[in-house]
Amino acid sequence: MLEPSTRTARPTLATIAASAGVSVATVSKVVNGRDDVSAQTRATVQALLSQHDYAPPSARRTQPGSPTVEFLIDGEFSSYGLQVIEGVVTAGVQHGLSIVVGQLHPDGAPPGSTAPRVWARRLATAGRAGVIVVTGELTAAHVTALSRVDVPLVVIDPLNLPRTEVTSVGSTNFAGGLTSTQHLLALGHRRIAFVGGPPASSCNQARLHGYRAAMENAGQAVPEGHVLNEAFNYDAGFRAGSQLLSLPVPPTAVVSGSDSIALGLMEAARVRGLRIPDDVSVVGFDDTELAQMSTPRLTTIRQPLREMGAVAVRTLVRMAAGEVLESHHVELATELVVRGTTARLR
Amino acid sequence: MLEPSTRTARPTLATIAASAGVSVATVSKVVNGRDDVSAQTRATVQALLSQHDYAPPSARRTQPGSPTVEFLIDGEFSSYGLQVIEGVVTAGVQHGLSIVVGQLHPDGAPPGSTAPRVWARRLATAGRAGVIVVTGELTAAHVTALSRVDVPLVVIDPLNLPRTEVTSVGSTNFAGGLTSTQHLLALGHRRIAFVGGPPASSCNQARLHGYRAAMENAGQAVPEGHVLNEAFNYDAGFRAGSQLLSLPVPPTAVVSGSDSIALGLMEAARVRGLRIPDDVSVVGFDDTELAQMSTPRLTTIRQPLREMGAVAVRTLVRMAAGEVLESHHVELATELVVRGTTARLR
DNA sequence: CTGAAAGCGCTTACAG
DNA sequence: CTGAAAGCGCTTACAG
Repeated sequence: MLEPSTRTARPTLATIAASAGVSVATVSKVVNGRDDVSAQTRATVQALLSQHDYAPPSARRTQPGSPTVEFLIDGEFSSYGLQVIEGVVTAGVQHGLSIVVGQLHPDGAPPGSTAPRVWARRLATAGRAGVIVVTGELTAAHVTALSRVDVPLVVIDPLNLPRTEVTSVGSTNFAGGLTSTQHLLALGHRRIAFVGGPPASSCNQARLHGYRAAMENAGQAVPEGHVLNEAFNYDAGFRAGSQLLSLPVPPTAVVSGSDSIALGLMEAARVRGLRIPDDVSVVGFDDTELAQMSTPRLTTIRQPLREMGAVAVRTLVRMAAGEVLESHHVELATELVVRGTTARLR
Repeated sequence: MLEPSTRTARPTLATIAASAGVSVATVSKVVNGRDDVSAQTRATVQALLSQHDYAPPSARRTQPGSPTVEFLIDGEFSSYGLQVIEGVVTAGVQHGLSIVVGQLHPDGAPPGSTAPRVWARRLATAGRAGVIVVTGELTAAHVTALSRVDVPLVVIDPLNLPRTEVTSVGSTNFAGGLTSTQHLLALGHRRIAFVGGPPASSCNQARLHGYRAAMENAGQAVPEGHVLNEAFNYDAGFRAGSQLLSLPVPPTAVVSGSDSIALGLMEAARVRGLRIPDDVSVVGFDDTELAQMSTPRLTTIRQPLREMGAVAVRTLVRMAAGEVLESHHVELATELVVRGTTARLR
């Protein structure tokens, strides 16, 4: 209280409106992420809001406990998501963040509550310091709605990359597809099939093209019907396996887009009386818990899932601090882990 | 405070003023603790304020967004924890709760920060509406510290049950051990081994005694060295399997305390050239994702993990609402799921 | 898209 | 003590 003159009063909407030369109503709209504001005006106002460090009354009471990041999974929880959560939670603790886990498209959600604007509003009023989405389908509307309420977003291995620029973390999928195929080629295999996930998924496409590149480099044509893409799960792997192994001349080895697919393939081989790796070699992708516990243990491409989660958290922290990122997309290295499901061609 | 779903509109000063028969200004004064109000009027208004559960705008966002429950896992995340999380998150959404995921004994935690009192204090100041602990080692000190700060606790399948009375959710472990053993007996097996988790774990003990009861009912003595208890994981299963299968007269079937143990057993059998289920039958416990994706698929005892998570959430909500529970422990039913790892004795 | 205007929940100086 | 009235910060339906 010695220098009351230096104590600048908390900025109000009116303060911002005056310096922006717009009405209070317009500033209010920007603060609330409504969309009836021109991009131009929005930008000006948003700049002034952060410059004056404006906080809406609801946010003024500094929230008790640590700031919170929302971690959203799409659909069923899987071993993949589990490892990412583990990385996110561990890194979160180190940064003093609490991690709230939620679902991107929850089952029993009331209709309308998943509309991008409502969704973004909910996250903003819940005071989330940031959002991490894993393997989700995110529309451009989601992304813009979130940026309007000024909540930073990092996406891990999105199923679709919305056209809007999004910060994302992935792994070297192309290199992974390449390496696993080269491993099989080095073991003498020539008839190598590829069973991947959703054809539209960008990480799946990169894996497929890695496979294609390896085959091409080896001067090896991809046989008819040896590339199947459906979904990243066990059942899809089982179906693909059944189909491939019924071919007149079946493949001797298969590159899979995920560990679950690989396990489905293995079961399809087993029910046909084929042995792994003696009759068919299989390589997975991910190196989840599943790969380390299968019989035999799965040769696979390790994605550093925990590290990807940790990088997502660190990136979010930097974004929230207003840092400029060097790149809006980062890929961590994949690595071949040789276990018991691949063998030399007999 | 766990009931954001309450339909009645949030009370305003006007609401209170109307029922008190005074002006809004007077109510405002009472709320703000000004002293120009008669004791009489103050008392009336104060009663109505608390009756209507009035919260001033500044306090409204004290807990930004929905109330939050902390979900704590002990040690590594596993498929088991994954399914429980899924149940907790789904039920949480339905009750308007956010679920924060954390670790009970985080790796890089500063020394002292895990001391029960510090731990409980942290949860209380973070404004957690409740805590759920899964398969953790919880001391009586943890439990009392938490109850002192008035944060309700529900425990799922604790590794140790602290002597203090704790609210817990489990499944019918004894029945599970009994049923899986009876299944093997019905298939003609007599030399049946049991491989469980930590000997001190109460759920493991119940499973073991279920096995013992089934053997006894069948008039079947448990052969020497056929009961091993170490840990609920793959490596322990692998070691136990190696040991059992090296016995002069090895068992023809094994009851396991978890799916991971069963998978370790299967790998131990495979490296010895034994086939499952032809040479050895194996039953798991849990029915996690692992069981559905193994080769062959695992016969196991299903624990309703999602439902257990949901019940934990509902119990917490009831405790927070001050309800008196019928019982401080609830067990949900287990169920035998027959798949491909058990076969008639040859 | 923009903002004037009405309105909401709250606070406070002040007349009675 | 009490409350009418002015005013503050914010939101929103609506006219332009």
